[in-house]
Amino acid sequence: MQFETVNPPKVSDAIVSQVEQLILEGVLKPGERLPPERELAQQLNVSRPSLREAITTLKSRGLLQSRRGGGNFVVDVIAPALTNPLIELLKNNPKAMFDVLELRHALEEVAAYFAALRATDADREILRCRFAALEEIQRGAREPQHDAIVDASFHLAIADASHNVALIHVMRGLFDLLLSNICRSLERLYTRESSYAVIHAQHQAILKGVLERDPDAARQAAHVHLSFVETTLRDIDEEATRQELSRRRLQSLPDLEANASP
Amino acid sequence: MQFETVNPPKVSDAIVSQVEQLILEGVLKPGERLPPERELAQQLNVSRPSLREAITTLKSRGLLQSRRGGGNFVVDVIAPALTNPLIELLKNNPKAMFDVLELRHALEEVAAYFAALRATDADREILRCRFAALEEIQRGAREPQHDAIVDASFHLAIADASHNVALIHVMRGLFDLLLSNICRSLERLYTRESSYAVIHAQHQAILKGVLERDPDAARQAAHVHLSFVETTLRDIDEEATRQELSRRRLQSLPDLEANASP
DNA sequence: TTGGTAATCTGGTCTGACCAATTTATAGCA
DNA sequence: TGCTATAAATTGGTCAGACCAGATTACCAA
Repeated sequence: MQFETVNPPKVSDAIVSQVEQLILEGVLKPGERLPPERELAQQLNVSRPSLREAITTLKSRGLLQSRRGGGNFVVDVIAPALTNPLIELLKNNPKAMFDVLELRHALEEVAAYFAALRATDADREILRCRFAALEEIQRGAREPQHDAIVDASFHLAIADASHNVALIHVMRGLFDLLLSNICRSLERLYTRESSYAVIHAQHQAILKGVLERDPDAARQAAHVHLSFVETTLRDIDEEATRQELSRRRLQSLPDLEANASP
Repeated sequence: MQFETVNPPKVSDAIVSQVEQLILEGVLKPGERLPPERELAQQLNVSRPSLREAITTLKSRGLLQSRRGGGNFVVDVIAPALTNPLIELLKNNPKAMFDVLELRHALEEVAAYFAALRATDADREILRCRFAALEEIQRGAREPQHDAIVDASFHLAIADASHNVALIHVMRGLFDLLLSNICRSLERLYTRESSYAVIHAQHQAILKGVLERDPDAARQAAHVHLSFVETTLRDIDEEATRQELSRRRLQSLPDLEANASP
């Protein structure tokens, strides 16, 4: 009896899917206003709090939008809502981004180390491929989205070559996180043309360490690589923060002037 | 027709980002239960409906999970890699045990390093507590199940003290794995009485490094600790394997006789 | 017609209450 | 003594009713 605490069927969930259905069927058209909450609650035969809970969920899914005193509206364009909430969360937290970098630091060092020790010939072939793809990128136009995947693939290949099941799984689990992390890193690093060549050289150093079966060199190369990325990003971040601050200072001036002159 | 629909600042939005922050900072840890709604609402100085609205949003973002009559829980989002079947797989695979050890090696070194750098006084107090619990164990009877929890708790506390969200989440996601890992390690290590004192001294060295804010010492101590555990376990493993082999040779089954090496 | 104001509508928030599921404590049983 | 079964406390889910502050609408006066 207690094994399956299956369905604590929640009222609001039912409402959510009901309204979703209405939107999908076109009964509720984009931009259209929903009936007032009190009225709609009565129509659906639920209490207003339950309806509001459903509306809250729909709002956070990007399907509805509320205007205080105005009403609830079906949103005009249905945004691609399939983003990892965690990634969204991390995007607004630069501190968390550096946390992920630190974690990568630890994981990739050890991955490089063991990859150098254990990589098979097949692993080495894959690594060369991925590295070639990286070189390809350097020549072509920069598209952070695509470049990030190539970059992440290279690092994942190293993890694979380490032949450590636990490490591989954790790295792959972090892949999404890694992707957005690298993507943003690249976007920022691109603002400094010089750094790209440096990074490429660092990638090459890691590859060299692995291919030559020199674990300590590989680990050291990984260490150098992520240290460079981290410090560079911190620089850029600080710089951006300073610029943001000065911009805010400027914006606040007109405000004061407006108050002074009638 | 306003381009800028201004900000009617909503109470629940503030709560949402506040709770997000708490999760990111590791104050609210994965799997942890939130305070009861009535209590939390009072702490945040808002009404329960507002808090509930915030919770609804967080739930639909996949950050929280509710159990009716149980409580609201922080969901384990960042470490999605270590899901169900994988754990079972790893538990029964001796080779994988060493893989996990290697991973711990990397994670705990960096955790110790940053813990030494960033631990607050509160963190240090917790660490002392956990270490005291470890000493308690040494005196009492050995119960691998319980001892493993205390041991794991000590290592997790170090991760917490590192104040690296990504690291904390991954370590906690690894907790189950860590538990069975440590549990089996302890069982085996106990077969060699002498090693326990050594391990305890190593734990103490890690603690010392963190408390004295010496990151390199802390990392080095973590390195020594896990290296010792690994080599010792490999010794024991080899020994056991040899014994196992000789036993099999003696009681070999008819089917396998053909395969058995002379 | 036009401008402004008041009535009203609507979402946002709050208080307080009850229900149902869970967890925990307790007492009773073997 | 140890374990199970029942009771009590805890906690999320739901509801009712009320008030507030923006937004809308209707209406009236110039």
